[in-house]
Amino acid sequence: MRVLARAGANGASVRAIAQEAGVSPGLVGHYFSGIDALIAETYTHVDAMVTQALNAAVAAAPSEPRAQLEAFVTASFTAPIAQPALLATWIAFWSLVTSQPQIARQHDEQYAGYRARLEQLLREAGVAEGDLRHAAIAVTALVDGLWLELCLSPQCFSSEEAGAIARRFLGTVCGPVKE
Amino acid sequence: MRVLARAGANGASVRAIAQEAGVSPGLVGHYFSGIDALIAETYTHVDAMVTQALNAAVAAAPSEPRAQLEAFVTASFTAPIAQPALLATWIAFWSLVTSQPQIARQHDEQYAGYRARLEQLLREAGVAEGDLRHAAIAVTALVDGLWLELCLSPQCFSSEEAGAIARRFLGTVCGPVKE
DNA sequence: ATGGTTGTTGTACGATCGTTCAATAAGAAA
DNA sequence: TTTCTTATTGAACGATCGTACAACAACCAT
Repeated sequence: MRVLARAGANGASVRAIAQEAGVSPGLVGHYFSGIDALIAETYTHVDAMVTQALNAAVAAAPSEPRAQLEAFVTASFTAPIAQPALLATWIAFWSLVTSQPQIARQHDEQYAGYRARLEQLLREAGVAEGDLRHAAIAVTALVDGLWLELCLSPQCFSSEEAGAIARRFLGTVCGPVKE
Repeated sequence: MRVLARAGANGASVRAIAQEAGVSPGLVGHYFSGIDALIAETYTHVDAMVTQALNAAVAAAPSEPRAQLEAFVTASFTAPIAQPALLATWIAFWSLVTSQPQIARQHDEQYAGYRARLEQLLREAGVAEGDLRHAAIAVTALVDGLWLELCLSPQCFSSEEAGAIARRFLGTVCGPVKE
Protein backbone atom coordinates (compact mmCIF):
# COMPACT_ATOMS: atom_id res chain seq x y z
CA MET A 1 0.00 0.00 0.00
CA ARG A 2 2.77 2.44 0.85
CA VAL A 3 4.64 1.75 -2.38
CA LEU A 4 1.46 1.96 -4.44
CA ALA A 5 0.67 5.32 -2.85
CA ARG A 6 4.15 6.69 -3.36
CA ALA A 7 5.13 5.37 -6.77
CA GLY A 8 1.83 4.47 -8.39
CA ALA A 9 0.86 1.21 -10.01
CA ASN A 10 3.80 1.32 -12.42
CA GLY A 11 6.37 1.83 -9.68
CA ALA A 12 5.07 -0.93 -7.45
CA SER A 13 7.64 -3.51 -8.51
CA VAL A 14 8.72 -6.55 -6.55
CA ARG A 15 12.03 -4.90 -5.75
CA ALA A 16 10.49 -1.65 -4.58
CA ILE A 17 8.03 -3.48 -2.35
CA ALA A 18 10.75 -5.71 -0.91
CA GLN A 19 12.93 -2.71 -0.15
CA GLU A 20 10.04 -0.93 1.57
CA ALA A 21 9.47 -4.04 3.66
CA GLY A 22 13.18 -4.34 4.45
CA VAL A 23 13.55 -7.81 2.94
CA SER A 24 15.21 -9.23 -0.13
CA PRO A 25 13.38 -9.39 -3.46
CA GLY A 26 13.46 -13.15 -3.46
CA LEU A 27 11.38 -13.39 -0.33
CA VAL A 28 8.34 -12.00 -2.10
CA GLY A 29 8.19 -15.10 -4.25
CA HIS A 30 8.25 -17.23 -1.14
CA TYR A 31 5.03 -15.79 0.23
CA PHE A 32 3.17 -14.85 -2.93
CA SER A 33 2.75 -16.75 -6.15
CA GLY A 34 3.37 -13.58 -8.15
CA ILE A 35 3.06 -9.83 -8.19
CA ASP A 36 -0.57 -9.93 -9.29
CA ALA A 37 -1.43 -12.22 -6.39
CA LEU A 38 0.31 -9.78 -4.07
CA ILE A 39 -1.83 -6.92 -5.36
CA ALA A 40 -4.96 -9.04 -5.09
CA GLU A 41 -4.13 -9.88 -1.48
CA THR A 42 -3.36 -6.25 -0.78
CA TYR A 43 -6.81 -5.41 -2.08
CA THR A 44 -8.34 -8.09 0.09
CA HIS A 45 -6.57 -6.58 3.08
CA VAL A 46 -7.74 -3.09 2.15
CA ASP A 47 -11.29 -4.32 1.76
CA ALA A 48 -11.16 -5.94 5.19
CA MET A 49 -9.77 -2.73 6.66
CA VAL A 50 -12.58 -0.71 5.10
CA THR A 51 -15.20 -3.16 6.29
CA GLN A 52 -13.82 -3.01 9.80
CA ALA A 53 -13.75 0.80 9.78
CA LEU A 54 -17.34 0.91 8.56
CA ASN A 55 -18.46 -1.59 11.18
CA ALA A 56 -16.71 0.40 13.88
CA ALA A 57 -18.43 3.58 12.72
CA VAL A 58 -21.82 1.89 12.77
CA ALA A 59 -21.17 0.40 16.21
CA ALA A 60 -20.19 3.80 17.59
CA ALA A 61 -23.39 5.40 16.31
CA PRO A 62 -26.62 5.58 18.32
CA SER A 63 -28.62 2.38 18.14
CA GLU A 64 -31.08 3.82 15.67
CA PRO A 65 -31.38 2.73 12.03
CA ARG A 66 -31.07 6.13 10.46
CA ALA A 67 -28.12 7.16 12.62
CA GLN A 68 -26.31 3.95 11.78
CA LEU A 69 -26.93 4.46 8.10
CA GLU A 70 -25.56 7.98 8.28
CA ALA A 71 -22.52 6.80 10.21
CA PHE A 72 -21.92 4.16 7.53
CA VAL A 73 -21.79 6.63 4.66
CA THR A 74 -20.04 9.40 6.57
CA ALA A 75 -17.18 7.11 7.55
CA SER A 76 -16.31 6.69 3.89
CA PHE A 77 -15.05 10.26 3.79
CA THR A 78 -12.77 10.22 6.81
CA ALA A 79 -9.58 8.38 7.67
CA PRO A 80 -8.71 5.57 7.38
CA ILE A 81 -10.98 5.09 4.39
CA ALA A 82 -10.46 8.34 2.52
CA GLN A 83 -6.70 8.42 2.05
CA PRO A 84 -4.43 8.34 -1.00
CA ALA A 85 -2.89 4.98 -0.11
CA LEU A 86 -6.30 3.36 -0.34
CA LEU A 87 -7.08 5.00 -3.64
CA ALA A 88 -3.80 3.81 -5.13
CA THR A 89 -4.52 0.25 -4.09
CA TRP A 90 -8.01 0.44 -5.52
CA ILE A 91 -6.80 1.78 -8.85
CA ALA A 92 -4.05 -0.82 -9.14
CA PHE A 93 -6.68 -3.45 -8.52
CA TRP A 94 -9.12 -2.00 -11.02
CA SER A 95 -6.43 -1.99 -13.66
CA LEU A 96 -6.33 -5.78 -13.42
CA VAL A 97 -10.10 -6.33 -13.55
CA THR A 98 -10.40 -6.00 -17.33
CA SER A 99 -7.65 -8.43 -18.24
CA GLN A 100 -7.83 -11.02 -15.43
CA PRO A 101 -11.11 -12.91 -14.91
CA GLN A 102 -10.12 -14.05 -11.43
CA ILE A 103 -9.63 -10.46 -10.33
CA ALA A 104 -12.99 -9.58 -11.87
CA ARG A 105 -14.63 -12.31 -9.80
CA GLN A 106 -12.99 -11.04 -6.63
CA HIS A 107 -14.26 -7.53 -7.36
CA ASP A 108 -17.79 -8.79 -7.92
CA GLU A 109 -17.79 -10.66 -4.62
CA GLN A 110 -16.50 -7.77 -2.58
CA TYR A 111 -18.87 -5.31 -4.25
CA ALA A 112 -21.75 -7.67 -3.55
CA GLY A 113 -20.70 -7.88 0.08
CA TYR A 114 -20.63 -4.13 0.41
CA ARG A 115 -24.04 -3.73 -1.20
CA ALA A 116 -25.58 -6.47 0.92
CA ARG A 117 -24.41 -4.71 4.03
CA LEU A 118 -25.88 -1.45 2.78
CA GLU A 119 -29.16 -3.09 1.83
CA GLN A 120 -29.53 -4.39 5.37
CA LEU A 121 -29.03 -0.91 6.80
CA LEU A 122 -31.48 0.58 4.32
CA ARG A 123 -34.05 -2.10 5.17
CA GLU A 124 -33.77 -1.29 8.86
CA ALA A 125 -34.13 2.37 8.00
CA GLY A 126 -37.49 1.68 6.45
CA VAL A 127 -36.83 1.49 2.73
CA ALA A 128 -39.48 -0.65 1.03
CA GLU A 129 -38.35 -4.08 -0.06
CA GLY A 130 -39.02 -3.36 -3.73
CA ASP A 131 -36.87 -0.23 -3.69
CA LEU A 132 -34.00 -1.84 -1.80
CA ARG A 133 -31.94 -2.93 -4.75
CA HIS A 134 -31.98 0.37 -6.60
CA ALA A 135 -31.54 2.35 -3.41
CA ALA A 136 -28.45 0.38 -2.48
CA ILE A 137 -27.00 0.74 -5.97
CA ALA A 138 -27.65 4.46 -5.88
CA VAL A 139 -26.13 5.07 -2.45
CA THR A 140 -23.11 2.93 -3.30
CA ALA A 141 -22.54 4.81 -6.53
CA LEU A 142 -22.89 8.21 -4.89
CA VAL A 143 -20.54 7.31 -2.04
CA ASP A 144 -18.01 5.75 -4.41
CA GLY A 145 -18.10 8.74 -6.74
CA LEU A 146 -17.65 11.20 -3.89
CA TRP A 147 -14.90 9.09 -2.34
CA LEU A 148 -13.07 8.77 -5.63
CA GLU A 149 -13.10 12.45 -6.43
CA LEU A 150 -12.23 13.34 -2.85
CA CYS A 151 -9.14 11.16 -3.03
CA LEU A 152 -8.16 12.25 -6.53
CA SER A 153 -8.29 15.98 -5.80
CA PRO A 154 -8.87 16.74 -2.13
CA GLN A 155 -8.91 20.47 -2.74
CA CYS A 156 -12.03 20.26 -4.90
CA PHE A 157 -14.41 19.75 -2.00
CA SER A 158 -14.01 18.78 1.64
CA SER A 159 -14.81 15.61 3.56
CA GLU A 160 -17.52 17.51 5.39
CA GLU A 161 -19.15 18.56 2.13
CA ALA A 162 -19.04 15.01 0.84
CA GLY A 163 -20.64 13.75 4.04
CA ALA A 164 -23.32 16.43 3.92
CA ILE A 165 -24.15 15.63 0.31
CA ALA A 166 -24.40 11.92 1.01
CA ARG A 167 -26.53 12.36 4.13
CA ARG A 168 -28.85 14.68 2.29
CA PHE A 169 -29.26 12.05 -0.38
CA LEU A 170 -30.19 9.53 2.29
CA GLY A 171 -33.04 11.86 3.17
CA THR A 172 -34.47 11.48 -0.30
CA VAL A 173 -34.19 7.70 -0.09
CA CYS A 174 -35.47 7.07 3.42
CA GLY A 175 -37.45 10.19 4.07
CA PRO A 176 -36.35 13.10 6.26
CA VAL A 177 -34.91 12.57 9.72
CA LYS A 178 -37.47 12.62 12.50
CA GLU A 179 -36.45 15.03 15.22
CA MET B 1 -7.46 2.87 -26.24
CA ARG B 2 -7.74 -0.54 -27.87
CA VAL B 3 -4.52 -1.79 -26.31
CA LEU B 4 -5.46 -0.42 -22.91
CA ALA B 5 -8.80 -2.21 -23.13
CA ARG B 6 -7.31 -5.49 -24.24
CA ALA B 7 -4.12 -5.74 -22.20
CA GLY B 8 -4.69 -3.37 -19.31
CA ALA B 9 -2.45 -0.57 -18.13
CA ASN B 10 0.51 -2.89 -17.63
CA GLY B 11 0.32 -4.31 -21.13
CA ALA B 12 0.04 -0.98 -22.88
CA SER B 13 3.69 -0.75 -23.85
CA VAL B 14 5.15 1.30 -26.66
CA ARG B 15 5.70 -1.83 -28.71
CA ALA B 16 2.19 -3.17 -28.22
CA ILE B 17 0.66 0.18 -29.16
CA ALA B 18 2.88 0.51 -32.21
CA GLN B 19 1.96 -2.97 -33.38
CA GLU B 20 -1.75 -2.25 -32.93
CA ALA B 21 -1.31 0.90 -34.99
CA GLY B 22 0.65 -0.97 -37.64
CA VAL B 23 3.77 1.17 -37.29
CA SER B 24 7.24 0.66 -35.93
CA PRO B 25 7.98 1.25 -32.23
CA GLY B 26 10.32 4.09 -33.05
CA LEU B 27 7.57 6.17 -34.57
CA VAL B 28 5.87 6.58 -31.23
CA GLY B 29 8.81 8.62 -30.02
CA HIS B 30 8.50 10.85 -33.04
CA TYR B 31 4.97 11.98 -32.18
CA PHE B 32 4.97 11.76 -28.40
CA SER B 33 7.58 12.83 -25.89
CA GLY B 34 7.08 9.63 -23.92
CA ILE B 35 4.66 6.93 -22.97
CA ASP B 36 3.11 8.98 -20.18
CA ALA B 37 2.47 11.83 -22.60
CA LEU B 38 0.80 9.37 -24.94
CA ILE B 39 -1.53 8.23 -22.18
CA ALA B 40 -2.25 11.81 -21.20
CA GLU B 41 -3.12 12.67 -24.80
CA THR B 42 -5.24 9.55 -25.06
CA TYR B 43 -7.15 10.75 -22.02
CA THR B 44 -7.55 14.18 -23.57
CA HIS B 45 -8.97 12.52 -26.67
CA VAL B 46 -11.32 10.37 -24.62
CA ASP B 47 -12.48 13.40 -22.68
CA ALA B 48 -13.19 15.24 -25.93
CA MET B 49 -15.08 12.24 -27.25
CA VAL B 50 -17.18 12.07 -24.10
CA THR B 51 -17.88 15.79 -24.21
CA GLN B 52 -18.95 15.52 -27.82
CA ALA B 53 -21.23 12.56 -27.11
CA LEU B 54 -22.82 14.41 -24.20
CA ASN B 55 -23.32 17.52 -26.29
CA ALA B 56 -24.88 15.46 -29.06
CA ALA B 57 -27.25 13.83 -26.59
CA VAL B 58 -28.28 17.22 -25.21
CA ALA B 59 -28.74 18.63 -28.70
CA ALA B 60 -30.94 15.70 -29.69
CA ALA B 61 -33.18 16.17 -26.67
CA PRO B 62 -36.30 18.39 -26.63
CA SER B 63 -35.42 22.02 -26.07
CA GLU B 64 -36.52 21.95 -22.49
CA PRO B 65 -34.15 22.25 -19.51
CA ARG B 66 -35.23 19.12 -17.71
CA ALA B 67 -35.21 16.96 -20.81
CA GLN B 68 -31.73 18.15 -21.68
CA LEU B 69 -30.49 17.43 -18.18
CA GLU B 70 -31.92 13.92 -18.35
CA ALA B 71 -30.37 13.35 -21.75
CA PHE B 72 -27.02 14.48 -20.35
CA VAL B 73 -26.95 11.95 -17.55
CA THR B 74 -28.57 9.13 -19.49
CA ALA B 75 -25.97 9.35 -22.23
CA SER B 76 -23.30 8.42 -19.71
CA PHE B 77 -24.66 4.88 -19.56
CA THR B 78 -24.84 4.11 -23.27
CA ALA B 79 -22.23 3.76 -25.98
CA PRO B 80 -19.85 5.31 -26.76
CA ILE B 81 -19.37 6.50 -23.19
CA ALA B 82 -20.07 3.32 -21.27
CA GLN B 83 -17.62 0.86 -22.79
CA PRO B 84 -14.63 -1.07 -21.45
CA ALA B 85 -12.13 0.76 -23.65
CA LEU B 86 -13.07 4.05 -22.00
CA LEU B 87 -12.81 2.60 -18.53
CA ALA B 88 -9.36 1.20 -19.24
CA THR B 89 -8.16 4.60 -20.43
CA TRP B 90 -9.62 6.30 -17.39
CA ILE B 91 -7.99 3.87 -14.99
CA ALA B 92 -4.61 4.14 -16.70
CA PHE B 93 -4.90 7.88 -16.36
CA TRP B 94 -5.96 7.77 -12.72
CA SER B 95 -2.98 5.59 -11.91
CA LEU B 96 -0.74 8.50 -12.92
CA VAL B 97 -2.60 11.20 -10.97
CA THR B 98 -1.03 10.37 -7.61
CA SER B 99 2.57 10.39 -8.74
CA GLN B 100 2.59 13.03 -11.49
CA PRO B 101 1.52 16.58 -10.60
CA GLN B 102 1.00 17.55 -14.22
CA ILE B 103 -1.48 14.71 -14.69
CA ALA B 104 -3.24 15.78 -11.51
CA ARG B 105 -3.62 19.27 -12.93
CA GLN B 106 -5.07 17.93 -16.15
CA HIS B 107 -7.58 15.87 -14.21
CA ASP B 108 -8.65 18.86 -12.17
CA GLU B 109 -9.21 20.94 -15.28
CA GLN B 110 -11.26 18.34 -17.07
CA TYR B 111 -13.31 17.57 -13.98
CA ALA B 112 -13.97 21.28 -13.56
CA GLY B 113 -15.10 21.51 -17.16
CA TYR B 114 -17.51 18.65 -16.72
CA ARG B 115 -18.97 20.11 -13.55
CA ALA B 116 -19.30 23.59 -15.06
CA ARG B 117 -21.32 22.12 -17.91
CA LEU B 118 -23.52 20.27 -15.47
CA GLU B 119 -24.00 23.35 -13.31
CA GLN B 120 -25.26 25.25 -16.31
CA LEU B 121 -27.82 22.56 -17.08
CA LEU B 122 -28.91 22.44 -13.44
CA ARG B 123 -29.25 26.23 -13.37
CA GLU B 124 -31.49 26.17 -16.41
CA ALA B 125 -33.50 23.39 -14.80
CA GLY B 126 -34.30 25.68 -11.90
CA VAL B 127 -31.85 24.70 -9.19
CA ALA B 128 -31.26 27.61 -6.81
CA GLU B 129 -27.92 29.35 -7.19
CA GLY B 130 -26.87 28.49 -3.65
CA ASP B 131 -27.49 24.78 -4.18
CA LEU B 132 -25.79 24.63 -7.53
CA ARG B 133 -22.34 23.64 -6.36
CA HIS B 134 -23.44 20.77 -4.13
CA ALA B 135 -26.03 19.58 -6.63
CA ALA B 136 -23.45 19.39 -9.39
CA ILE B 137 -20.98 17.55 -7.17
CA ALA B 138 -23.68 15.10 -6.17
CA VAL B 139 -24.93 14.38 -9.69
CA THR B 140 -21.38 14.03 -10.95
CA ALA B 141 -20.51 11.60 -8.19
CA LEU B 142 -23.62 9.52 -8.71
CA VAL B 143 -23.14 9.32 -12.46
CA ASP B 144 -19.44 8.53 -12.09
CA GLY B 145 -20.12 5.83 -9.53
CA LEU B 146 -22.82 4.22 -11.65
CA TRP B 147 -20.69 4.46 -14.78
CA LEU B 148 -17.69 2.95 -13.04
CA GLU B 149 -19.54 -0.01 -11.64
CA LEU B 150 -21.41 -0.51 -14.90
CA CYS B 151 -18.12 -0.76 -16.77
CA LEU B 152 -16.39 -2.89 -14.15
CA SER B 153 -19.12 -5.53 -13.96
CA PRO B 154 -21.83 -5.03 -16.56
CA GLN B 155 -23.82 -8.00 -15.29
CA CYS B 156 -24.43 -6.36 -11.94
CA PHE B 157 -27.07 -3.94 -13.21
CA SER B 158 -28.11 -2.72 -16.63
CA SER B 159 -27.64 0.56 -18.45
CA GLU B 160 -31.37 1.12 -18.20
CA GLU B 161 -31.31 0.67 -14.44
CA ALA B 162 -28.41 3.09 -14.13
CA GLY B 163 -30.27 5.64 -16.22
CA ALA B 164 -33.45 5.20 -14.22
CA ILE B 165 -31.59 5.61 -10.93
CA ALA B 166 -29.84 8.75 -12.12
CA ARG B 167 -33.01 10.32 -13.54
CA ARG B 168 -34.85 9.60 -10.35
CA PHE B 169 -32.12 11.36 -8.43
CA LEU B 170 -32.52 14.38 -10.67
CA GLY B 171 -36.10 14.51 -9.47
CA THR B 172 -34.94 14.98 -5.90
CA VAL B 173 -32.58 17.75 -6.97
CA CYS B 174 -34.77 19.72 -9.38
CA GLY B 175 -38.21 18.67 -8.28
CA PRO B 176 -40.48 16.21 -10.10
CA VAL B 177 -41.11 16.42 -13.83
CA LYS B 178 -44.11 18.51 -14.78
CA GLU B 179 -46.43 16.54 -17.05
C1' DA C 1 16.96 16.94 -61.41
C1' DT C 2 18.17 18.44 -56.91
C1' DG C 3 18.34 19.81 -52.12
C1' DG C 4 15.89 19.78 -48.01
C1' DT C 5 12.29 18.66 -45.02
C1' DT C 6 9.44 15.18 -43.11
C1' DG C 7 7.99 10.51 -42.22
C1' DT C 8 9.32 5.96 -40.91
C1' DT C 9 12.01 1.95 -39.97
C1' DG C 10 14.71 -1.30 -37.39
C1' DT C 11 18.09 -1.94 -34.27
C1' DA C 12 20.67 -1.22 -30.37
C1' DC C 13 21.41 0.29 -25.47
C1' DG C 14 20.97 0.38 -20.70
C1' DA C 15 17.67 -0.28 -17.21
C1' DT C 16 14.34 -2.76 -14.98
C1' DC C 17 11.04 -6.19 -14.94
C1' DG C 18 9.18 -10.98 -12.58
C1' DT C 19 10.86 -15.18 -11.43
C1' DT C 20 14.04 -18.91 -10.18
C1' DC C 21 17.39 -21.17 -7.46
C1' DA C 22 21.48 -22.76 -5.05
C1' DA C 23 23.26 -21.43 -0.74
C1' DT C 24 23.08 -19.89 3.91
C1' DA C 25 20.85 -18.69 8.48
C1' DA C 26 17.62 -19.80 11.96
C1' DG C 27 14.98 -22.54 14.63
C1' DA C 28 12.63 -26.57 16.28
C1' DA C 29 12.38 -31.47 17.07
C1' DA C 30 14.96 -35.55 18.11
C1' DT D 1 24.47 -32.29 19.30
C1' DT D 2 22.28 -33.73 15.22
C1' DT D 3 18.66 -33.50 11.83
C1' DC D 4 15.08 -31.74 9.46
C1' DT D 5 12.16 -27.98 8.21
C1' DT D 6 11.52 -23.28 7.49
C1' DA D 7 13.09 -18.54 6.53
C1' DT D 8 15.85 -15.67 3.91
C1' DT D 9 19.39 -14.08 0.97
C1' DG D 10 21.53 -12.38 -3.19
C1' DA D 11 22.75 -13.31 -7.56
C1' DA D 12 21.48 -14.75 -12.00
C1' DC D 13 18.35 -15.43 -16.08
C1' DG D 14 15.63 -14.33 -19.89
C1' DA D 15 12.26 -11.11 -21.18
C1' DT D 16 10.60 -6.73 -21.80
C1' DC D 17 10.70 -2.05 -20.84
C1' DG D 18 11.31 3.20 -22.75
C1' DT D 19 14.24 5.69 -25.43
C1' DA D 20 17.75 7.15 -28.87
C1' DC D 21 19.63 7.10 -33.25
C1' DA D 22 21.60 6.21 -37.74
C1' DA D 23 19.69 4.93 -41.99
C1' DC D 24 16.32 4.81 -45.57
C1' DA D 25 11.85 6.30 -48.07
C1' DA D 26 8.66 9.89 -49.46
C1' DC D 27 7.56 14.12 -50.70
C1' DC D 28 7.78 18.95 -51.91
C1' DA D 29 9.63 23.27 -53.35
C1' DT D 30 13.03 25.07 -56.16
